[in-house]
Amino acid sequence: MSLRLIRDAVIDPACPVRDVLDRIGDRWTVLVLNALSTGTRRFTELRRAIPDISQRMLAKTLRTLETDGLLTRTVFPTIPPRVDYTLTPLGDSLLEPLGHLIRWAETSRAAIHAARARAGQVRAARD
Amino acid sequence: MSLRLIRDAVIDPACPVRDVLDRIGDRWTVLVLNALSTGTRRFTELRRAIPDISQRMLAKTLRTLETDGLLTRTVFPTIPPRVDYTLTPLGDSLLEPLGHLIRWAETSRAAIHAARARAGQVRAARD
DNA sequence: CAGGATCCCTTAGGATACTG
DNA sequence: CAGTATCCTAAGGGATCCTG
Repeated sequence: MSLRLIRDAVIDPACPVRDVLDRIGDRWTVLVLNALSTGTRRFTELRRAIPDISQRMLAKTLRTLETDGLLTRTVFPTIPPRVDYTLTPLGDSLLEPLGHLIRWAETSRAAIHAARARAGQVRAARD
Repeated sequence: MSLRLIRDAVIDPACPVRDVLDRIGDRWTVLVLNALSTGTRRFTELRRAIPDISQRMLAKTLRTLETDGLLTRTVFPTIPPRVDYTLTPLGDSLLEPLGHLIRWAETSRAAIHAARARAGQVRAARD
């Protein structure tokens, strides 16, 4: 038993944690944070780094991250325009706990897939 | 800069991490895991522990967690029926990295809300 | 008690086209 | 280049009713 690490945090009626976790729970935020983990990137660089993101979702995700203060957006008034995205210290500080979670996912992947396969077997045998 | 903790993991085309993170990224999984962090619980106990979850979503979330091998479901063939849910060692092992993330959310909450308020100010001033 | 089945609405998100 | 606007579909998820 893991010492109820998260107990009181989540049950709270106002749920101070959920509005934060809801953000990183979407499909792209983690990937964008990751792509920015090595430093400043431009819009198109991010699109190349995350091949299957649509330009719409990339733009939306970046706006949200900017609004939440996790990255800064720097516009250069040149032609053609150029926009740089950089993690703030706050955004950067998220990479560490996120790394814990991702490493768990990597090491647990095999076990999870095995469990899914077992569940599939059971279902197949029953039907 | 946080040492590119998550880099290679996420960019992978087959994205071994996303199918795992997609699960915990939903609205209820984290809350259910938390409610089970202190030990075995029954269906109704979980509903009480997470007041605003619908029975449908609780059932669905529990099924998914069972399929993924994060918890076990034990049915007692009594009348009325009774079903116990317990985290597996795998499920329990998720509580630790999750705790890191939740503590980050708690400590960062003020900064994020301040950033959102600032963004709101900017928008209000512009319009 | 512990759900399954059904209905319905809202949101996430892709595709495409257009612009400063 | 870096987006915004529009349209559209699929999935998430609530409410309600039914049952072994």
